[in-house]
Order: sequence, then structure tokens, then C-alpha cells
Amino acid sequence: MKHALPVTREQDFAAWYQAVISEADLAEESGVRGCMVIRPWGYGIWERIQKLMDARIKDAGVDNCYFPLFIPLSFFEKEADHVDGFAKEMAVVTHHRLKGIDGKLVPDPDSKLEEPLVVRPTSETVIGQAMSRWVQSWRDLPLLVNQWANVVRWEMRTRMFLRTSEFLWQEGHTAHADEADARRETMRALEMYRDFAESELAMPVVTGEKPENERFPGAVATFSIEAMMQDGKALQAGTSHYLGTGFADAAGIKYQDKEGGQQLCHTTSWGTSTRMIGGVIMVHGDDDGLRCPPQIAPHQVVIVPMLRDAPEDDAIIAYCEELAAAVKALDAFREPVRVLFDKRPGKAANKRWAWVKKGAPIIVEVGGRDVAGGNVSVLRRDRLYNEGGKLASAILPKGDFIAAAAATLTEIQASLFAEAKARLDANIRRDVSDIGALAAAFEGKNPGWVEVEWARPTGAALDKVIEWLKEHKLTLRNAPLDAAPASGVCIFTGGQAVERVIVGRSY
RNA sequence: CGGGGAGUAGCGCAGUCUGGUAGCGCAUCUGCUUUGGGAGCAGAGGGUCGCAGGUUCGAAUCCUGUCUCCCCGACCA
Repeated sequence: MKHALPVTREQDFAAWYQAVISEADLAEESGVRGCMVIRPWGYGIWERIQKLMDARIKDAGVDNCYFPLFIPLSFFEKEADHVDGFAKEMAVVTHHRLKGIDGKLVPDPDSKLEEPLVVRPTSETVIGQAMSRWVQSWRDLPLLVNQWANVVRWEMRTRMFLRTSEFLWQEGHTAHADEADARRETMRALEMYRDFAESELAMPVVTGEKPENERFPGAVATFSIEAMMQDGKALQAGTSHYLGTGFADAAGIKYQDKEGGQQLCHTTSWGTSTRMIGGVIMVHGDDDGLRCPPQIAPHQVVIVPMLRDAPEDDAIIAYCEELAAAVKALDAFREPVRVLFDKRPGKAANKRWAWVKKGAPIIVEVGGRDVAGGNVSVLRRDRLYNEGGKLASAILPKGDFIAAAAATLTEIQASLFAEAKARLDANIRRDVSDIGALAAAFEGKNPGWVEVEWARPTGAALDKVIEWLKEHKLTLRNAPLDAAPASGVCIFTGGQAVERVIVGRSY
């Protein structure tokens, strides 16, 4: 069967992923190492994610604010683990002026900064600094802030959306009076991410706690949502950290309690990024491009007129305008339906395939015969082909289409989720209890994940486990919160198992 | 950051070994034909061959450096 992309998932998953990004006009190279240009369709998806996530964040009583891009180097020196975690990937600003020397622009040696500034890789340190000023009394707590920003991490190996040197994200930072409250917030954010991923991105995830070796630098506990890509690999799509009092201690975030004593705050941080778009591509994409969940599709319904430079064109355009207005007046997911009438010049067939590749949930084609019969020709992106391998285009009376449009969008959102959920559930094995079988489970193509019982070793014992996993190109993803209790022996150490943990390949 | 591959028209590529007027397919534009579907024929436009040096009468081609991308590894909230 002929497909819109030059390469299929089966042939070469990595090449397919890149083909979707370029063919769907999501993003492109920028000429700067590891940095991408996010094109309108890709950025439109990000704007949808921002809008929906921002509403959830605000609903939780968290206020938005904005902190500087530049962070004094000295801020990073205060929290030792944090330094170790990020030192190797920092962009550093050392000069503030350029000068022409021998016809070339170079940093002016006379403009050297007294203290270098780093471009934020994350904002715990600056925000901690501000919190130390904002928090004085127990009455100031909890302090809940969030910022939408770009961050920079000098990654060795980059991949569009999944790991770029600069990326866009949202970072929540909170300060609390005690551990219980901070942990409650950590879990609230995690649950917010889970529900967001499943409801809005139609991307099922496993929530759980990261093992010690995968923790955020400086955190006491790190939790994640892990999504399964179509090649079976895991993608960490969001994280939430309980930071204990380490950052509060480093930044001096203290409050006076009801008894008049000085107490350190317990802080949290949590974030999701443009990486989620990479997850959406690899969860929902097919060999014809992206299948964009209606909730985050910049245009949910795209109307393509079949024009022929003939007198009947005017009637087709008028018919489409009217159709667009009628659909725009509908609500889906408690928002007006986002409709685009694509009347740009160009062949209708090419425009249709362009929208297929971009993943517009519903593509409506209107030709002269449709106008004459009062019909529309409708393509659902989630089920593009019929059994015969032909485009499953349905001719419907215009009124019927309009009446069902909102429900169809809801249905597409649900079907994308159901398909991804079935795949996730079918590809987590829980029947592996010896180490040889664990290795064997990852021998085939697209192996998925294995949930095993383990003793949650620490220190040198954990290092041994990690080393074994590394040899098999495996990682520990997280210990699912809703996993069954462990009852047997640890697959790695042979000791008493205390919990279940997910093993898999990852991005 | 190590190993491998690549960069030539908007996209996909040939040409590079063996230096001698920059080509092909798709896309674009024009005309004619066609018309429920990714059309056909004819013609046309479009490239300082990633960038910078060097060798040479002459460099896409040889040499040196450098940037970017892809794959594998190391690293990775």
C-alpha cells in the first residue's frame, strides 16, 4: 500500500520519526547544534499543550511568574549534588560585548564579566533565592509558583523534541512548611501530569518513583510519568520531585513557625517540556505521518475544496465558508471547534495529503458534486483506510456531518487513547522472575517493558544492578505506584523483594 | 566527547576514485489536454556544490581546517 511517508515504522523507526517531523512541518534544523526551529504546526501543538496545562496549574492554586534566563555561577555552587548533575552541560556567558579584530567579530577581552553567568538549565537556584525573600512566616506557606520558559542543557547527543540543547518547558516550584505537605504537592503534580497525558495527549503512562540512580540532582525523591513508544522504548514525559530541605538550606528558605522557631522549608519542583510532542509523535504516528489528538490539534477540522478553475468554484467556496462557520459554532471538549478552511491555491489532492501528514483529526473535502447533493466527503485521520486499502472517505449529508462533528472529535480522541492503552497493556510483562529470562525478554524487535520484583538496593549493590542493565542496554524506568505488592525474591540480588520496578529500553 | 556515515536546486539523489562548460527525478511556473481524486504531454525558471583556506592554467572533484546533520557508544532532569 502506498503511504505518505518515504519510510515506514517497520523499516526504520528512527528515520520514520524524523520523516514525520519534517513531512508534518513540525520542526526543522536551525544550523545551531542541537537547536531546532519549531514551525507553526509544531508550535501550535505546543500552544495547545501550554493552554491546557496552564489551566490545570492555575486550578491548583499555582501562580505564574518569570525568572531570569541568566543565573550567576555562584548560585549553582551552593547545592553540591545539583552542581555535579548539571556542571557538564552548562552554557556559560563570559563577555558582554563584541569587538571587530582583524575583520572578525570576537568577544571584547575588555568586556569580561566579573562573575560568569550560566544560561539556566533549570531554575531551582534562582527561584530558591527569591523564595528566601518571599517566605518569612508560616502564614506565607505554601508558596506555589510556576514559570513557562526555555532552558538550555549542552547535550552530547540531541534528537528533535526528545532531547534538544534548548527546549521549552514549564517548571513548577513550591515551598512548604513540612515534609507531608511537600510530598502531597509532589504527588498532586504527578497526578496532574498523568491525567493531562492521558486525557489531553491520549497518551497512557505509568506513574511511579524513579530509582535512586535516576533521581534529579539534589532531590530526595523523583517521580515520573513514563510513556511507551511504538518501538517499545520508554519516554519519561514528565517529572515531579520532592526536594527535601536541601535546596531550602542552600538558598536560606526559612520561616518562623507558630511557636516562634526558625524552620527550613520543604520544597518541590515539577516539569513537562516540548519532549511531550516527541512522545505524541511516537505514540500516535503512523506510516502516513502524525495523528494529532483532537485536544491538542491546532486545527481539528480542515476543509479542503476541490477547485478546478471552473465557474462552479465560487459555489464550492461559498458552500465551504458556510460549512466552516457552522462547525466553528460548535463546541467540543468545552471549547469552540477549531476549523480551517484551506483555500490556498494548489491542487486539492496535495493539500489533502499535507493535512494527512500533519495529522488533522478530520479532513473534509468538498467538490462540485458534494455541493450539488448537499454533501461533504469526510476523512477521519485515526482510521484513514478501509479494508481494501483505499482511503476511507465517507460521503455524508452536510447537516449530518455538522451534527456529529463534535462527537466525532471526542471519539477520535478516545480511539487514539484506547489504541495506545491497549498497546501499553499488551507490552508490559509481569511473568519474569529470573535474570536470564529478563535478558531474553529483550531479544526480539520492539520488546516493550518488563515489570520485575526487586529489593531496591542502594549504593554499591545498586551499581551492580545498573551495570548489568547497561550491558543489556536496559534501564530502570520507575516503580509503579499502582503495582501489586512484591512478595518474592529480588530478580537482581536474590534478596527479599520490596517493590516492583519497570525495566525497559529508553529514549 | 569517541567510532562510522553524510552535506550538490524546495525535497530525494547522481557526479568526487581518474580535476576540464553542474546533471537527473519529484516539486514549482507557463500552455494545452484531463477531471470524484496523489493526472498526461510540451516548454521554462531555479544551484557562489555546507563554510574557510591551500594546491592547480583550471577544483563539486585533490589537501588542510571548521560547522551542521544522521547512526552506534559514552553522557543524559
